Amino acid sequence: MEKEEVRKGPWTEQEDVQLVFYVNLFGDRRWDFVAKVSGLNRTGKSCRLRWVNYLHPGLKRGKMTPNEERLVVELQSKWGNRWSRIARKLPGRTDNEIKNYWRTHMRKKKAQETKKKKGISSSSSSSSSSSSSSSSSSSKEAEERRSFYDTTTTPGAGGENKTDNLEVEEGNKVYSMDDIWKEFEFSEENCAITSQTVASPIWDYCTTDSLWCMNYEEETKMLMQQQQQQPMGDHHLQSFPFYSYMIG
DNA sequence: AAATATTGCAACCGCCGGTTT
DNA sequence: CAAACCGGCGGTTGCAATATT
Repeated sequence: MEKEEVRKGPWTEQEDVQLVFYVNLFGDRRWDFVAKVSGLNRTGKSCRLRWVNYLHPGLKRGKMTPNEERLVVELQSKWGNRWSRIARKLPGRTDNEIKNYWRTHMRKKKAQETKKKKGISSSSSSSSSSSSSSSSSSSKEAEERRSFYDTTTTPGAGGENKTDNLEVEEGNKVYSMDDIWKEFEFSEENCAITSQTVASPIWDYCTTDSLWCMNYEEETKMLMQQQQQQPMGDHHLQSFPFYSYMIG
């Protein structure tokens, strides 16, 4: 039997749910392990990236505050492009986000300067970032758009994964990712995402030698059974009692 | 209203350093 | 001790959404 090719590209809601589930089972350290065990056909790297930049419950959503923007500018001038280091000073913000912000920021700054050169007397001489801070145009819509697959306000145009239902159903109830995150109840103050790992009750167990010798699937099945007294068939979302597990 | 340009951002890639085998 | 592996980092890209012509 040959290996299926590893999945790439945008994550679907289903993959997200699956990843969240397994990270909460096994913790957010052993990405290769999580990738294999989850049945997601992704690399550990890809899983980590998705988690760190998007799924982590400690993430702040929405626009950077002027204060944060100021901090980014300040720290960048101080440390250069050490994005992850800078991110550590902005709880809830990821290095990727900051990096993206900076690029945008620079682009605007450049544009402004070219304008100036061309003689169009533009605003204050202050080189301070704040001038360009608010990305004024379209801020609201952009904000809404990127607010984490906000299922309640899914834009009609919302191209991309039309095929993927952004909500997950169990029985009559519909859960969005937001709901799921809420249910996890991570304590905010401990959620400095860059420095904190997600605790897993079975993490210690997972790292014992004996367990590593076991077949992933068997191991997972066993753990699942332990957790919820319910055998699980295979690695497909449909067969998981995800929600009962996550919600209580 | 359609065509084209710009922007914003999620995700990939390659490299590097630390850890494990 | 060296080779293999893995995770983290920063740079870059691709594409959908939005703005402009």
